[in-house]
Amino acid sequence: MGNSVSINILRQSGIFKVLDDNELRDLEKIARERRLVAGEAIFWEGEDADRFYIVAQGKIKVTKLASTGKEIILSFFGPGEIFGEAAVFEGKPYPASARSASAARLIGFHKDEFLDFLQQHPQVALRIVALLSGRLREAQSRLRDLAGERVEQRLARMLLMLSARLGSAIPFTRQELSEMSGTTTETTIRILSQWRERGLIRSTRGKIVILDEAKLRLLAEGPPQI
Amino acid sequence: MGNSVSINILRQSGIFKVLDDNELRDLEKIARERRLVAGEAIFWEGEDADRFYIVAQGKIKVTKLASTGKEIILSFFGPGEIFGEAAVFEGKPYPASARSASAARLIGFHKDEFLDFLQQHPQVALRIVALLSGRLREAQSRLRDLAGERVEQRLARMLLMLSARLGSAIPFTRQELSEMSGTTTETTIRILSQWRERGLIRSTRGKIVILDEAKLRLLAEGPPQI
DNA sequence: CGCCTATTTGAAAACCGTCAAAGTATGTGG
DNA sequence: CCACATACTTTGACGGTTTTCAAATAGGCG
Repeated sequence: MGNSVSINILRQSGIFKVLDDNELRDLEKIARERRLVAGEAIFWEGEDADRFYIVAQGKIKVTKLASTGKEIILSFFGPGEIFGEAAVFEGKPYPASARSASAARLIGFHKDEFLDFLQQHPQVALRIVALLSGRLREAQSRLRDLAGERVEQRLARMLLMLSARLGSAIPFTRQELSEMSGTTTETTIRILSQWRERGLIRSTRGKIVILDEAKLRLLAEGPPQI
Repeated sequence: MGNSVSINILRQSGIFKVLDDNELRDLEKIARERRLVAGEAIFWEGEDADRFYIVAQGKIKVTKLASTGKEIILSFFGPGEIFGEAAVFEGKPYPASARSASAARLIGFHKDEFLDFLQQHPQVALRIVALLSGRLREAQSRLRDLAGERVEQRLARMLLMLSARLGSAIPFTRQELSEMSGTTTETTIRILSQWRERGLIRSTRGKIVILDEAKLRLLAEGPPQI
């Protein structure tokens, strides 16, 4: 089942960087591969959290539903990134739903098996602590944005954050951007259209390219001072 | 310096429950006590994170500033609770500012000393993983609320969350509630006044008591269906 | 080519923030 | 113990940002 591929993905995943080849082979023994077509459910909010995953290929979307029926995107994950781990380590149900946003390949770890592994490799626990700390930092930054910034600033910050992670070509639709930024598709379109007219961005269906990062950064810092 | 007091606080702090008395005494050796009057700064956003704290007495407010100058309250911490730890474990500057909301007593741990301790007590690392996972869950729940719910729903959810943690008497001003919920003082007052007229809450200066939790829970789930 | 989804635009209204002013508890110092 | 300062609470009016609803256009995939 493509062992060598798995090991390479595990190696680049951040929390397993501290493991040597022997330890990685141990880890691989408890890894299970899973292939998904686009739009397939991985887990649902409220479901018992017995597994977490590392993305080997593709894009995964993690969402929560608001009482209005609005779907909020909490995060996207790409190759090498981990998701579902917090629920597993807290021993509570998944707090959000996950599904593939494209065809994808995942590496899954079962809770009990992984906790055993963790007992024998305490240095991995410290890497997980750092990972979760980073996630928390990002969540708090977004909380600040959602609670204190206007829509235009939120969108500018979201694009800048995405381009820092993914490069200047940002592979998201306006609907996805709006669900990440806590606004509506229409408002997102109106603002991005304006930015395109001003030469800040270029865009095709489902993809946005930042042309003038400096101006976008100014916008992100506050309303344009007349 | 009040050793026995410190040990009792450490014991009730969640992440140190797994330690026996000997280990707690080792931990106490690297603990430093700090006393604060109300409104004193503990650390500032952007400052190098070399310490984290456990609250022994009092109430601590952790905030972030929006570009508009609006102050957003990320969280409040009371006795037994830990704060500042994520930045320390990630090795990055504090992502938010902390100050006392009342007279307070803190127990501080220095980064390097604590990391040494952690090396020798790996089971604590797992407790920290669980703690951070819980924080992340809460942050994501609030992200959903801020991104997808209206102000009235957000306030209802905030009150319910606070009362679940603190009991039905909620010791916060309307300004604090608004800064936690991503709205303004005036809007918070208007909504709480309406709730008071309808008998959902009772309130004195700086304190709110939930009278009808069931109705509040209904409100939190969506706009009142006419 | 046709279907599905993404993008676009417009108009109206709702929600909420902003600004201004006044009233009311709390505690401090004289 | 009272007066005063301070911070919290309250109310009203207004306006702006953003959502909502509706309908049309356009791009990509089978």
